[in-house]
Amino acid sequence: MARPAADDDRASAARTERRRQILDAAKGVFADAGYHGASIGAIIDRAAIARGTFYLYFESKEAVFAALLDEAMAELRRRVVRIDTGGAAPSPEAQLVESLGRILEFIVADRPLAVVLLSSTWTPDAEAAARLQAFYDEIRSVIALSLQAGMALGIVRRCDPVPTAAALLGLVRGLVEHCVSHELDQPIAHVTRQLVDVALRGVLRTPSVSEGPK
Amino acid sequence: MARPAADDDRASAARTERRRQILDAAKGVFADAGYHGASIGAIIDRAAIARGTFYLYFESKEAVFAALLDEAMAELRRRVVRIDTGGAAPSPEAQLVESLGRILEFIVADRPLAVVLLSSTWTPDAEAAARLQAFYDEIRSVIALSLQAGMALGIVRRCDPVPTAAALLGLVRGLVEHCVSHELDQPIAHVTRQLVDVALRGVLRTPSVSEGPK
Amino acid sequence: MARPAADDDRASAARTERRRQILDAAKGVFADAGYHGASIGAIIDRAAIARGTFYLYFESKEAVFAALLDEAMAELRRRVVRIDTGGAAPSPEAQLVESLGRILEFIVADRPLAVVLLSSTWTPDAEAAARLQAFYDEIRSVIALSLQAGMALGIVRRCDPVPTAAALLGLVRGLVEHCVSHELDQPIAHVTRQLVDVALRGVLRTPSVSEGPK
Amino acid sequence: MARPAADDDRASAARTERRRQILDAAKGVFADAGYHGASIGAIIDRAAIARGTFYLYFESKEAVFAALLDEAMAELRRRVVRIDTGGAAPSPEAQLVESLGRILEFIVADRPLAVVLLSSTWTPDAEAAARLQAFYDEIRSVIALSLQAGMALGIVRRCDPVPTAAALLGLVRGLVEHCVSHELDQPIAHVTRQLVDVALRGVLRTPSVSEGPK
DNA sequence: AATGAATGAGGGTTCATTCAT
DNA sequence: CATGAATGAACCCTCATTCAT
Repeated sequence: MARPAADDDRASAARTERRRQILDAAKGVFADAGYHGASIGAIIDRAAIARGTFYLYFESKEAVFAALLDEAMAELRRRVVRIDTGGAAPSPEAQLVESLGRILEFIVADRPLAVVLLSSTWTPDAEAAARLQAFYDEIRSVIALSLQAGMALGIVRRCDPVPTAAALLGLVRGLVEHCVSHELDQPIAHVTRQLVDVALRGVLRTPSVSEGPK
Repeated sequence: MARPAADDDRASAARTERRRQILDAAKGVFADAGYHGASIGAIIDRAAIARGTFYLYFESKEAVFAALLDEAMAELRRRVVRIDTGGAAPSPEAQLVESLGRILEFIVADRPLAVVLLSSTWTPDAEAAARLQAFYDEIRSVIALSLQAGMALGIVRRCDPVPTAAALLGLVRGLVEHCVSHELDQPIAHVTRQLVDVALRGVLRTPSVSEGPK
Repeated sequence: MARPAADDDRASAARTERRRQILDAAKGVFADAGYHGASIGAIIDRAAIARGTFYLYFESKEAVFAALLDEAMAELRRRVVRIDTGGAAPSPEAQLVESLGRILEFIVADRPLAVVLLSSTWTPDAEAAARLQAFYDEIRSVIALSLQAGMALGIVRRCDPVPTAAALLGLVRGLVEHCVSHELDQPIAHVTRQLVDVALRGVLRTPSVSEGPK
Repeated sequence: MARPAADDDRASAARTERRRQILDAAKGVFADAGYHGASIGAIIDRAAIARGTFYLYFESKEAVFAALLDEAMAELRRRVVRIDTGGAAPSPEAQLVESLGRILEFIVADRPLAVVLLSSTWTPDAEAAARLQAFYDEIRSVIALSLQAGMALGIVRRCDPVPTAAALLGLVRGLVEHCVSHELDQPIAHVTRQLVDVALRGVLRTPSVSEGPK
């Protein structure tokens, strides 16, 4: 109240930092143990804070988890870019490769986060699960829209965009899982290349010509 | 001693049935709540049995979970068939479509089971996670080998089989997840078709010529 | 009712045998695990009978335990004999040595029983504990009376018979414990000799003469 | 950080006091019910604390029990003194009487503790039983060594020190049991006197001459 | 008489959350 | 703000006992 603004700022900065510290600790613990397996005890140990302090920054265990997801989704959204089909832009495929590369890099660089993102779709804490579901739905719908746009432009072959989008999302997640669980000996760029190749061209050598309407 | 064999059979049948009853209840609970979130209390409530009865049939919570996985994996293995490339066999693609169709059908028909299979890769319960990991590893390696065989036969284009296999597995799981979480309004056959199309041919319309130096 | 006596006898004999079988199993289990640690499960496993059968022969866990103690106490009572101070009898000391020898032999030969007898004074199952307490009280009082008789006869030095009896009983139990817990490498006779020596003469070399009234 | 040392002290003192409170409650419960029969529920009821609080102070049921034993053994060790045979010291017998008196006093003053010490040699809880066994073994071996020293000095008659030590320890325990289970109407000093008399001189009046061939 | 599946109370332990300091 | 002792509901599991066959 009677406090100068500078103090407020400093206090606020300290507060933000503390929050970070807790979020990071929580991320690690959730990655190691899953939502239910994670315990506040483990989180505060890792964050080296007192039990009560945790509750000064987060309302509950679920709240940290939600905050963690929100953060990750924000970052991912930042990295998902719509493909620019304007004439001057690089080829759509090149854009896709680059965009996916950025995303994979981000995820793979933060292993705990990747684990959280991969694991928790089905952890059922109403709130948290719904949040993650929504996130993935959002991504799926972006993909589906892109597919439709591509079809309209004649770049993408005719397909049912909804299940196809689901498949493509799974494809990415499959690769993330691969990168995260096996010590990644190959450069991300290589993996991304494989990913895009499958997504765009599939695995067949001779593109079958009989694509006729089913 | 003085008991006729028929009694033994009947008793054994009853036992098997009880086991089923518990397994089904457990499957539902695991699907609803995840491994950690699942409680024996919930399982026995759903199975309408007493606490102790549960432990007559399973040693522990982990044991039911393992049994559940084993069952599912056995069933899945039964449905995964290697593609027959012999001359008289149906076209490899047709076989693939059919095999995948069988698998998806099985999984989608048993929503709780699907949830369990999708959710628990990352649950850190040593035994259980390892089991499921091993199962998926097995599948990935089957896929990778198939890809290599396909390359040798000139059917499959050149690619790095390991990450590609990971991507393809993810693709399937992505579709399963889609089918399971959204009320499935399309016939399985349609979804399978989309899946195989993406896997084999990707989403591009005109097979791009610029397959650039790898 | 309409059954001939011979059948009854045969049945009864079988019944007694079954009872024995259970008692023996129970003795072993109680010795291994203590009263509370012993489980009906362990007993019926050892006796190789069905769960329900146990309850056909004993009302409860406590009941077997009580039966076990009763048996042991009966046998011990049989072996405790009053020292005969009649002229024609062997020297009292010789009688004592022999009597104690008999008792130690019996106990040490049945290790589980010894363990039960040694352990359970303080296991508090009202009934059982009281029973054992009463048993030991009985022994103590036999000893105390013997001491008084000995004092009257001038054989035993003046002492307070009650605590002295308690001490002597402890002395015997101490040796039993020793024999039971350490693999007994010495003949019972030797141990008995040591026991009687201490009890009768103590450990001092020169019997102090200053025994004067305290 | 901003907390004065006095606070730490106060907190630590409070902690110690709570611990005491739990230990005392536990001691009572163990005495009443034995190790297996004791329940955490009973302990926390008696200590008037919440379930979780117990586990803030002790890792497990076994841990409280161990702490209890350690405490008792430490106190007992403190009261057991080696007999000083130096010229200026009081007579060995007087020292023995005094030392034993101190021990009995301590034990008898804390009935629950006595019960715990007496009861649990045979409770099969690995850790706890082993601990107590080791404690008694230690005492037995001190006694045995004392006997040997006494023999060397010509104070103690020839005997086998190991079983004799076991007998003497039993003798003390027998008396402790007596004091604890019967309302002690006699002064400790009297009882101690009886104990030492038996131990040193046995119960015979005329030191028998017929120490027959061993 | 014998069986063993079923029961459910109760045991030990964990952990999210609160609150006085 | 920060602390950590205290709480008690909830969890997994065991086991004495019953009862239909």
